[in-house]
Amino acid sequence: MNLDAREIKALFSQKGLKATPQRMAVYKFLDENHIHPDVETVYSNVVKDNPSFSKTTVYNCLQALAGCGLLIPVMIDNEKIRYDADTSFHGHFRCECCGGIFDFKCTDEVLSGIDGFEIRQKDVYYSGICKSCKI
Amino acid sequence: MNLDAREIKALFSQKGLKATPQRMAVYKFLDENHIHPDVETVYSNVVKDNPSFSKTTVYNCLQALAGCGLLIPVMIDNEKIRYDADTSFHGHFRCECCGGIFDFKCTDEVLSGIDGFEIRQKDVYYSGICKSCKI
DNA sequence: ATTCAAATTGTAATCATTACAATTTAATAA
DNA sequence: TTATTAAATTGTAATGATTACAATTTGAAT
Repeated sequence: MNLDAREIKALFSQKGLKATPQRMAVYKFLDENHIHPDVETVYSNVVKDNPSFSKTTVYNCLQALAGCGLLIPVMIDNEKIRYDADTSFHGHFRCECCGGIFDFKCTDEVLSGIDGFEIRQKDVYYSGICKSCKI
Repeated sequence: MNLDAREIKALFSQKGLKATPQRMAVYKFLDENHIHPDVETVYSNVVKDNPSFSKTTVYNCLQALAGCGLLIPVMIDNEKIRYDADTSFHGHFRCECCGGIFDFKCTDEVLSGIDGFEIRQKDVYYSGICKSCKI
């Protein structure tokens, strides 16, 4: 969290990712802002420091970073895709009222049904009304 | 499960839903086929018995039925939306290889982070490789 | 410095979903 | 049974997030 450029480069190198300025900027933004941003939000932030940034590149970068496990795609309630640099296992709660995404700690346990399956990704999504909106 | 027309009408009446033939057909198909179909699949099946069926109506029906809790929307891996008439709590596993959706039994427990939130819907999505595709 | 596979860019295309307005219909009451 | 009306259905058009693609640029290894 809040990695500097050298650390990010090392991370990319580990994953076999070419360290382009665009990828660095995208990852840096996600790493420093755990706000589960959508593509538009990522784009509008990174383009500020690099006006030639293309939105297609944001899509490409996010896909490359998610593909190697550096980002987790978050898709709740058929909404636009969002990304999270916190790759540890946790749940995501979406407030139907304000649209905010909240992290929560949870456990999960498979009881039956997928014995012999290879689990690569687990996502726990809750939705409802957040504390602030309930008032 | 496998409800007849009278039972489905009663169910709709309970929920305050007008019992149109289109809604009946959509619900009947989902109730009798726990295959997590997408909109296209639902449409192509119900249109067989009612050629005037519009795809917009399928969208409307599915949304109405999900809105009152008779169906659960299933959205994994940024795929097309699917629906499930089994509204009891269970997990959904998507195979990245064959695209199949598999139900599994699971528990889930919130440890912290959303105290005071009103939880209306819980979704547990796993993905990976199913048993058949691993061979 | 050279080379080349890979990444970036901009534009165009895709396609699931939604919006909308005209028509039809289910459910209620007379 | 019929009349009434709010709601549902239908078809077409629009939306908008995401992807495809081809030309250009570039990071990293030699």
